[in-house]
Amino acid sequence: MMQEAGTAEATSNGTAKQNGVAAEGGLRDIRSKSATPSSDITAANLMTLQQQQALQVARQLLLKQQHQQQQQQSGAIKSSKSNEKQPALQVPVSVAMMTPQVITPQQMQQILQQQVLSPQQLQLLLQQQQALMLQQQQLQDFYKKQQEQLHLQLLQQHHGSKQQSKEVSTQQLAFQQQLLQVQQLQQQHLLTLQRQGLLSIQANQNLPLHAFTQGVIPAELQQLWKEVTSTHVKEENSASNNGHRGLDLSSASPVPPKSNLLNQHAMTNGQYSSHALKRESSVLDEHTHHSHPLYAHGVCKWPGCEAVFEDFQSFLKHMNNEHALDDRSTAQCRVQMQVVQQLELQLAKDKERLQAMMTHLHVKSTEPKPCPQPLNLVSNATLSKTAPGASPPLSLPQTPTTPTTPLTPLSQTHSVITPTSLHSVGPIRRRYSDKYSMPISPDIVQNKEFYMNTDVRPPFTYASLIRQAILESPEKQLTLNEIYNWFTRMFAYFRRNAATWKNAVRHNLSLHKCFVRVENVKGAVWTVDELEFQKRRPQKISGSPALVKNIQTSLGYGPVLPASFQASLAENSLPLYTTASIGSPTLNSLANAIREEMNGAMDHGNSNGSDSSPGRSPLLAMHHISVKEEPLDPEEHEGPLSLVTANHSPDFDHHRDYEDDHGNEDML
DNA sequence: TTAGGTGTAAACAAAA
DNA sequence: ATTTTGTTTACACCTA
Repeated sequence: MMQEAGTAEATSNGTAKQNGVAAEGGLRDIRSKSATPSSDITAANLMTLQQQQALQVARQLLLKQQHQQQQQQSGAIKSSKSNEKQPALQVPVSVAMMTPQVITPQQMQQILQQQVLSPQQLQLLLQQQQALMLQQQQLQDFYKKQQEQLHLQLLQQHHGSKQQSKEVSTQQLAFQQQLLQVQQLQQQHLLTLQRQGLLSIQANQNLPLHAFTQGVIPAELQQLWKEVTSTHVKEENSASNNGHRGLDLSSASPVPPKSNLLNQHAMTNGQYSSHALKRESSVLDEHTHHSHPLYAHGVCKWPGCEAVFEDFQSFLKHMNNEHALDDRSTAQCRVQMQVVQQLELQLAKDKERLQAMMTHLHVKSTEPKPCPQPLNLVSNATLSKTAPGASPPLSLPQTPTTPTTPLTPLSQTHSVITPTSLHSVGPIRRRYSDKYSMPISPDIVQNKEFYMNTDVRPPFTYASLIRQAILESPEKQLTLNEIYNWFTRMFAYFRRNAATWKNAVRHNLSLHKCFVRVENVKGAVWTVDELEFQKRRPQKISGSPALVKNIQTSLGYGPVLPASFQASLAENSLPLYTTASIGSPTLNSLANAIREEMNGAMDHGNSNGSDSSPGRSPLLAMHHISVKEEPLDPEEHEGPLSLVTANHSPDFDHHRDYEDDHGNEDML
């Protein structure tokens, strides 16, 4: 069966390395270029260029960070590993240049393996960048059109009234103004990213725009803007429905309903982005407190007004005088609203497009079922033997334990940082010492697609994976072969070196008491003894004290979230966000989660068994289904019950559609 | 430093 | 006879 290839591979590898670590490195194949140089440069598409820039930026960041990490930990790194990394280092940039719009799984993997960013984080980052780029592009296109129009008009009526040409040019300038605004927005966005430590590069993508906006004389602009808006308002007023609320910018409906679709289709991305928005807005709010959104660098940011002020007071005065509540201001606000709506629409569209792209590239992206039904969780949690700390229904998987640890740089694991959601899994499967208690954290759920399509080693222990596989099955029991199939189906990584990991699986099954072999009618099947599983030595946040410290600081919005924190956050926050669609995830809840995480991490005292921790591993909050009639496995029954937990981790359910390998499987 | 968890490799045996 | 399934042992790493 599909073992041959794997065996051979393993063998060859085995000779080359002497220990697991090295072996793993060897497994990774760095397929660097699958680049399709033929990135279609459609006519006048600056977008491509901009996207390239965005991608490049992201990659540069990755490379940079990776480099730093390498330096920092070079001592701990095995030479073999670091050597392997070389190729990876060189690839990204060149590839980026070639296929800016298409991120192949391989590229993705490479990037991920550099562990700076998690799949989602990367996606999000790119997505955001792209969205911004698109915004720019859109405006630029618009601007071009205006220019063309202007030329046409000028040609047609070169002796027309001054009035007309002036109007045209004013429009043009107005757009320039808008470009400026978008640019600012973009800068803000970049700033935000930078704050989060996600982007350490210069926001030079903006440069092109500057060219456009340069040379506009503020005073003139202001004047022109006024005229333009006055004319615009007339036309747009009719189209604008909520005109009467002109002053209420917030009324601008953020995203068309369509976005729901988008979210459903791509829960992950959608969610993240919404978080992103949230986060950004919060940042904005922050600013608002300190200064004023319309006041930056001593300049009035009111559309068309670039008045300069020495101090905030005079600015305020100016606001009251020049931009008071009058027809003109109202009209300008409306225009601005239109602009915003337009951009949002475009953004939504592009998000959708991006999602489609991602979906396409990932072959089968299952639409994640939007929301985990809390119901199951609740009931499960209560029943669960882990009951004590049973997790609150909504916070599914909070696993206090740290599953992810980002620290290990090298390993192939990826990490995730979603800028927006902060969630990141930066894990690295450092020796997988991660989570015990938590089987497969939400991380896997969130990154399911990623793991399924990318040859990256999942940051989970074999035991956790095996458990997950078993628990996912309808009967909560699987034959060895079914477990194998689950592995290959769920993780691209396990589609190779079968001999190695299969051996490991068997080894784990035999070794851990938590896996109970049960003789079935059809043969033997394996079940999970949850109690035993939970008994394993609890582990808190893994990582140095320094990490913990970092976590604390990051709570205060430190510049950069330490990986470990992000990792743990991922565990906690993800679930929260996941449920967002149902409930309302709030920053508070996130904060709480963080706090919990920290508490858990800091006081080892209460760690008693993995269960005491508050958020245990409810994800899989197990609900223990009554054991099937006959006691499975009479012998070693220490526990009261050989529980077959039936956690229905909803998230994991959709895998059923993967029939890829022999399907004799449980087909749930 | 030690103990335990984990991954990998490998030897063996029993069952299919 | 070969393959699959299980069990064990050994060893290297890592973390608490």
